[in-house]
Amino acid sequence: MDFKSTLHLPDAEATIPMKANLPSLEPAIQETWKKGSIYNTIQKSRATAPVYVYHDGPPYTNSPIHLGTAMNKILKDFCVKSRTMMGYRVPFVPGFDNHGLPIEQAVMKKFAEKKITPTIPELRQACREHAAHYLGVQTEQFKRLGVFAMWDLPYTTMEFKFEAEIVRVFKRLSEGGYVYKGLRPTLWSPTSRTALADTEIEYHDHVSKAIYVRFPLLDDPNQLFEGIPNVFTIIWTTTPWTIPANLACAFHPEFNYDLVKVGQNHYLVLQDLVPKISEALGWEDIEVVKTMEGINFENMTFKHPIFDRPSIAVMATYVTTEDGTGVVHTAPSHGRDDFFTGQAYGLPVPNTVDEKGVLTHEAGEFEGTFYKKCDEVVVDRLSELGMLLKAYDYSHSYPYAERDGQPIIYRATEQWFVSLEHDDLRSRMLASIQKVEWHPAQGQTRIESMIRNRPDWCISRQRPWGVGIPIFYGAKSRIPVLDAVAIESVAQLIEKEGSDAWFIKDASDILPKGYQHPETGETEFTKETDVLDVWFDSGSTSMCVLEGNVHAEWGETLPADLYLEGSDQHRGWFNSSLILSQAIRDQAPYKAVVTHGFVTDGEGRKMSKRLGNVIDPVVASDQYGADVLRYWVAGTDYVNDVPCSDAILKQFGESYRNVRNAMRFLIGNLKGFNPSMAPAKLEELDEWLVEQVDLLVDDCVSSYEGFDFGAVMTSVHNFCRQQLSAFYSDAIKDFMYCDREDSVRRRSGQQACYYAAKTLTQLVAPVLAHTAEETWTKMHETMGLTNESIHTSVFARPDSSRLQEIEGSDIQVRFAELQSVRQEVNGAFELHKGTDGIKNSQEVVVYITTDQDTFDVLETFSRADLANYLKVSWVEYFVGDSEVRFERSPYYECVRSRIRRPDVSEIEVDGEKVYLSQRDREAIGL
RNA sequence: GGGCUCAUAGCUCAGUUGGUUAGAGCGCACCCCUGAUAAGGGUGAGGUCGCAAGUUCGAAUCUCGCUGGGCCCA
Repeated sequence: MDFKSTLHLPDAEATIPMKANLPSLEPAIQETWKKGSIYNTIQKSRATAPVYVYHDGPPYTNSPIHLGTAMNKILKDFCVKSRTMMGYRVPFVPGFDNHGLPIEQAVMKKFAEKKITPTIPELRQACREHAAHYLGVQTEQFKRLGVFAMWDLPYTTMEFKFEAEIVRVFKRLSEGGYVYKGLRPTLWSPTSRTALADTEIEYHDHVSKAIYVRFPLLDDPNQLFEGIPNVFTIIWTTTPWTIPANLACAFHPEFNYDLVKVGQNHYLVLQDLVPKISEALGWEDIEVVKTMEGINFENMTFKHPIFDRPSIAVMATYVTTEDGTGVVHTAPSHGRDDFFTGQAYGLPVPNTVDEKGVLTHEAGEFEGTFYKKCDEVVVDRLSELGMLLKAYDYSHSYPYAERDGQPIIYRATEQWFVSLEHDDLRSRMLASIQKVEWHPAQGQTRIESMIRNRPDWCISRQRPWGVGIPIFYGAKSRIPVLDAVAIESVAQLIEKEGSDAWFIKDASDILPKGYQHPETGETEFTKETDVLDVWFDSGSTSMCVLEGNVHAEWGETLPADLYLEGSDQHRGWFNSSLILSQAIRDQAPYKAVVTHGFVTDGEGRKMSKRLGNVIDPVVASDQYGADVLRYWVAGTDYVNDVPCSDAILKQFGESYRNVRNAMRFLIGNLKGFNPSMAPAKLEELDEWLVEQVDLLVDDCVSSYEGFDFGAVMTSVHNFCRQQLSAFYSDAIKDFMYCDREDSVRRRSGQQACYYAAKTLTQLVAPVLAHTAEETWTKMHETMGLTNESIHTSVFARPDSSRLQEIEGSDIQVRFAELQSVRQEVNGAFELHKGTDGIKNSQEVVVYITTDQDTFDVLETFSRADLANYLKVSWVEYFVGDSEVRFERSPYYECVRSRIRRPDVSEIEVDGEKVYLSQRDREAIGL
């Protein structure tokens, strides 16, 4: 007789295939999601559920996504999917950031290759097309990763209605009185008379006129140098033409400064630099009169070396001990450091150089001189006044404009700012930060110090690709109009025709008929030509998207429950979003912020083309599967640097297979089962598993709540390996295969397998989105049922009374003890193996001598079950000094079930003598 | 140079308030199974917890310094 055919072996057809073949499986699953419009289906399934709003930070659409972008979006997807499975409705509107310099530069490069100089509208059109192209590319890439979102209606910052809403955010901001115009140093090309971006600069060797200049002490409020005559400090600079704009001398607060006596004069310079200065200035007999830390000089003033005005002592940490004198010439109009230091001390920003590089009337006697020429003039004048200590040619690297190869300068230009002091905005933000939940907690320290120390926000850019700043100027007065009516007229124009229209149309075509300047009554206007900083665009998204002003589908849902971005966004998006939301709505736009680190290679080094260590997320998905990539994201601690390499992905591929096969086995046992059947009274082994599963659910759902996806996957993986593969799945084989198909024992086992399979699939679904869908579908198919997407289902989290019931339940305690006995038996058998030709534990009877407690526990199991659990032929146990030993089993092996037990005996079947156990005879009706 | 931060087996991670021989999984080695089979099981090797000093009866855990990464700024 063919006994094997009477067994109920797992049916490969009834379960998922062992080999996932994710690269081809995933696109197929994604196709079914697309057909069933998964996003909408999920939203509908949660129509009445509480809402959890996750607001997407927009990636920049100038290239395909890289691994970091992928990780970011996958993490967001984990949040969205897991929160959805907790029963929330989690609307997710994906965003794209479209304006700004990188796209403009990419486009300009293409024009340059064709030797075309585009008009502004042509350039903007090309930028729009470029952004639209990558918007499409990125969308497809995100879909390939299995990310669910409202892909049919994303927010894009260049969409007309969105641009209009950005203008309205500006309107609300200016209505609140936060917007002002001021001067600020900008990288400037005097030859092409334009502002330049950092990326348009290249450095070349350059010979400058370097000078040492002395500044006489003017006021010494703390009388540090009382009674000492002829006190000066000395600065060193390579830009003599900026001396007319000097307003301060910067000292390092923590460094030591010496007051050195040279002849009749006393000079205050950095102690460490005294030797260098002495050499440069030819000092011989010097005497250190006094030494003190820079901090002491705060409030001291010196006299400007040319003009009759003070130059105040200020503190700055960028003062170095390398060059110069340790005292830094500070001209707020001509350097960023200088400007910020000046802001901190409330210094003005004199407009000493015009757009052609010629000094203005604010430069006094130097008015009308070109800046380069001015070097000489200033040197001569200083020399004449006896303030010049030395002048010489100095070769160093100096910024040049990429476009015309000419040297550039910093000059003060008019810019638009958002004031952080108006209405106590800064302190209101600091208060809001306290109320936000920051994951990890350090994020709070980081943003706090940035908000506390950042200067006013300069929101204007002298660029073509952006949303024009909606400001009109009186044609004659040049006085700007910060009037809601005027700005709204711009918003309405842009809503209809896009922000291009702002650049094309005349002011008179935009403003309402007969509009008068609120301050001057003028009726003729010109327009601002600057655009908004792109951080203004993205900083506006909380309002543009979550107030639902652009598309009602996006809903009124401020503040968002969650923002999740890389830690660089403390300075970027978290910052700009907070400023605008606090100023306009007087609240932070987010309740919780999760930040993640950056992807590195396997060695912890940044990925770069140069190092050849770049992993492309789409290539990796097509090679290993998006689920493996997603497993990697979950399995790595995203708070710190996130290492990735082929070896690492392979490793997660292994873990993936472990989980997959564990689930595969469970489902393979479900044939003939249906969850609507009357529930069987579970056998204790099955009850044990169900309780273990419930503990796992609780553990994993709390981990999901805490954004700890690594803990979820570690728990699930360990569960699959230890509880399932190593124990439960092995233990049920005997009766699942050999008992009668419709036996109570099998039914109990199936019920447990179903529960475990269903639950595991759900737990894993936010991470292994495709595999879970595959498993879910297959499982229902095997049971002859139809199903909704797993992503509409809800975690079955046990309540606290159920958890209490499980903790310390009789079954859990007994099985825990069993596990430790199992470990001892396994260890002992490993040593016994080989003696007497024994290879396999099924060949032996184990004799366990143990203490009374363990004995009592063992006694609660049947011998047959114990033998099954311990993978041996039979078990004998005694009380006494701990010992485990083995003897060859005296029992016959059942030809059908391969067990060797006392009840196996000879029987004649079809004229053939075979050994069969009692159970097996019953199972096949003998 | 400044702010924030990280460093535990080859790899990915756990290690509660400082307290017995530092844990898990993957990988690796050897063995078993061949009725989960391009699967499954068992056992084992592998760490001076980045380095150095200090506090303490006792430190992977606390302090300081150093080295090397990462983000932001300069």
